Order: sequence, then C-alpha cells, then structure tokens
Amino acid sequence: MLDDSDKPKSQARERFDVIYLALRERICLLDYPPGMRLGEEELAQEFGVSRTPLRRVLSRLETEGLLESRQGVGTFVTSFDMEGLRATYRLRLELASLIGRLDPLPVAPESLERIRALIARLDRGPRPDRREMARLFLDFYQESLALIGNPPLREITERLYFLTHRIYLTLMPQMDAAAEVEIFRREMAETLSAMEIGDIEAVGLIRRTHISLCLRRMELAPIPEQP
Amino acid sequence: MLDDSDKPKSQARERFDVIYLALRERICLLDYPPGMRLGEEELAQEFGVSRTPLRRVLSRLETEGLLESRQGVGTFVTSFDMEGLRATYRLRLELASLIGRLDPLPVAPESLERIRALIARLDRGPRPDRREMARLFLDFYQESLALIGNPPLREITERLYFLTHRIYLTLMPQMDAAAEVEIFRREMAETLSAMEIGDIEAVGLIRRTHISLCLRRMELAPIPEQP
DNA sequence: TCTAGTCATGTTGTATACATCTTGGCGGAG
DNA sequence: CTCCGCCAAGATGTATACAACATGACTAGA
Repeated sequence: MLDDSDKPKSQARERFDVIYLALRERICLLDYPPGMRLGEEELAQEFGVSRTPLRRVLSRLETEGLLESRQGVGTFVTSFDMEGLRATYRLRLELASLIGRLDPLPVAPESLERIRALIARLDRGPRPDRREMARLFLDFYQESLALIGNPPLREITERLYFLTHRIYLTLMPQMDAAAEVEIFRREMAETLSAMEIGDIEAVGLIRRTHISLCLRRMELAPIPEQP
Repeated sequence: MLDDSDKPKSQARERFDVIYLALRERICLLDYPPGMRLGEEELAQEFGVSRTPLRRVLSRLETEGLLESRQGVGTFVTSFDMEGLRATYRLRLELASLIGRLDPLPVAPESLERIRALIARLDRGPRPDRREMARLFLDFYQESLALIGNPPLREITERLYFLTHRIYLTLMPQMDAAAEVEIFRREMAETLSAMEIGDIEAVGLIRRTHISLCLRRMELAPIPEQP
C-alpha cells in the first residue's frame, strides 16, 4: 500500500500521501482515539488545502475501516466490539504464517540495526508511556512488513495492523503495563534472532504466536468497548 | 465489503453503492476491458450526478487496483503483468483454504438451488460466449462468498476476485474454450457436492485447487499482457 | 524533408458556494 | 412539570467554475 517505489509521483498524489499517512499515524498512535470527531474544515486548514482533496483522504480511511462519516453529524474514528476484534485477529494470525511462505524478501542489514536500536530504546529509557510504546510498535512492524515480498499480502497485513492494533493500545491501561512491555521486548528479540539467520518463516511464526497471545490477553481485559 | 446488512443506509451511501457496484461489474465483465479510458463527465451524466460523487467512486476503485487515474490524461482500467498476476493468485490460493477454517457459515438451501440453476444454464444453452461465462463465474462466486463468516476475509477474497479474475477472462480466447467451460462446470458440480453435505472446508480446498490450475493454464497461454 | 518548439485542447485535480441532513435547544400546549 | 413539535446551527454531501497538467498537432526554421 502506498508503494514507496522510486518512480516520480504527481504533485497531487504526493499531497494525498502526506495527508493520508499523517492522519493514519495519528489514529494509530491514539492521538485521534476511537470515537473522536474530526472536523473536515479544521483539518483542511491545517494541511493548507480545501475540503475536496481532504475528503478524498477521509473517504479512503473510511473504506479501510478507520473512520466513519455520517451526514449531518460528523466524521468519527471507529472502534471495535470484541467480536469484530476476534475475527480480525484470527485472520491476522493466519496471514502471519504466510509471510515466510509467499515470496519472503532477504533481510537488509540496516533493518537489523534498526531493530537493535529499538530494543536499546526500550532498555535505556525509563518506563515508556503508551504513546512511546505505540511508536515503538509501529517502527518495529514497519521492519516486519519489509520482509513481505508478496505485494497484496503486504498491503493487507499493513492495513489490518492499522485497523486493530490501536484497540490493543486502548486496552493497555487496564492490563499489566510492565508485563506488556516485557512481552513486546521479547517479541522483538526473538524476531531479531530469526532475522539474523535469515529464517523468515520463523519470523512469521513468532508473530503469529504473539498475535494469538495478544488476543487472549485482550479477551481477559475487564472493560469491553462500545462500538 | 459493502455489507448488505438490513440497516437503513443514507441516501448518499445508497447512490454511492449503486454506482460503485455498476462500475465494478462492468470492469469484471470486461464491458470495460483493461486499458480502456473512462470519461468522468460522461459517467457522471449517465448516473445523473455531478463529477464530485462520481470521483469518489472512481477513487475507491483506484485504491482497489481496478482503475488508475493520471492527471491531464484520463482514468484507465488497469491490467496486470504475469508477475503481479502470479503473486495475487498465490495469495488467493492460500486464502481459499482459510474459508473453511475461519468461521464458516451454514449452507443456505436457496444457495444450493441457485448453483443447480447455474449448472443447468451451462448445460441447456448453446456454447456460452465470454460475457455469459463471466456472468456465470460472477454468480457462482457470489455463492462461495456467502459461506465466509469472517468479515475481513470475505472482503479481501471478494476484492482479489474482482481484481484478477477479469485477466483470466481476457486470456480465454487464446485457450481451449470448450475445455475451460468443462473445467468450470466440474468446479461447480464438485462445490455443490461439498455444500450438500455441509463440508465448507472441502469447498475451500476445491476452490484452492482450481485457482492453482487456472494460474498454471494462464502461464501457458501464449500472449503476455502489457501493463 | 526533418526537427524542434509552441500552443490549443481535453483531461483530471482543486476551490468554493450551496443543498441536505442530523441534532439539540427552545417554547408552548396539556 | 412533562412532552411534543418546531427551528436554528453546524456537519457532511453535491454541483460548478477554475487551475494544473499531458498530449498531439501545427508551424517555422535549418
């Protein structure tokens, strides 16, 4: 999705990508939490464009399930009930085991370095707050996506991550924060080991395991979400 | 995708769906073949709306990979090179085996009737032309989709079908027409048998097999497509 | 004749004004 | 006091005019 290929993009498409990526990141980092209303006019002013191109971005985010527009009311960040969350997680789980089977890409040395840096960021700093955790998750999964050589699989995996991982983040405060940090640290370390020996299949299986365990922990979390 | 749930849709969304489904079907049936240019003004007039809501539909079809807009040039129906086709088919193949594992839905009796009617349509009539075949494929796969209880999996499976099956149709004239018809007939009959005993897992595996064989036959077809 | 430059033409992209819809508050009748 | 209905305000959806852009034909020069 949003191929970062080197061919020149038109200026219009460039603008679209900037706004799209910015809004998607804000939703993913919970700067725009589920249920929040977004004002089209306000956003258009912020990015220095009219409502027309901005609405194009919002429309796409809506088809991806991140937003929901209701005429006369507003545009809102979506949430998930546990049933929808479970369905999506079960699919993500199956897709994870495919990344090693469908055209895996070779591991880039810089990718290993970046993951080591992420682990160091987690170890050195004090206890990270939720937003810092969200940022770390995002940066880490970017490296995972880089291993997927099958274009539609990469696009779908990315989309489902942005769709559901933010819900996990909203449930984090009701979970054992220190434990979650430690689990994430272990996932990064395990993934790094697998990548170092070039075993992409193992990377997929590690991720599959953690997606499954993550879903289980969410199901045990006390408060359900209202759609 | 485009949930046919019974809750009332706003008038705007209703219009969007009508136009979206109409254009997607035309692309899928090769009424709009790969490479064809679509005029926004012309389409807007046909559907009795202005360019604004029409462009919303075109924008979505573009993110789904069915269209490609270039400023100052036009909006074109996309094609695929063999590499992209192979990647997408390999993913479709893996997804097919999931439909029996992820929340399969019970078989509706009317669905069995409709499939029997499709087989009868193929047996009674004369040798069907390509467009009639495209219509039969579409109607048949609609019944397959109805078995997928996992919403994101159903949406993705549907989207990838509309994205690539039309390419198979463009290659059909260079293949053994009678053989292709017979293969399709057998797939429908096999699927019907599996559905009659409620074995959705088998439905998925049958489909997986035929997707794999279909890709192989396409790879052997003489003329490659230009992107 | 060939070639390079110019511009007219038609397309998609953008800005803006207006239409349509939902919601919440206000006010009067019971 | 309660409840029903109306209306005003603000949101998204739509229509239209204009800008930006790519293409091909045409022309002038070598």
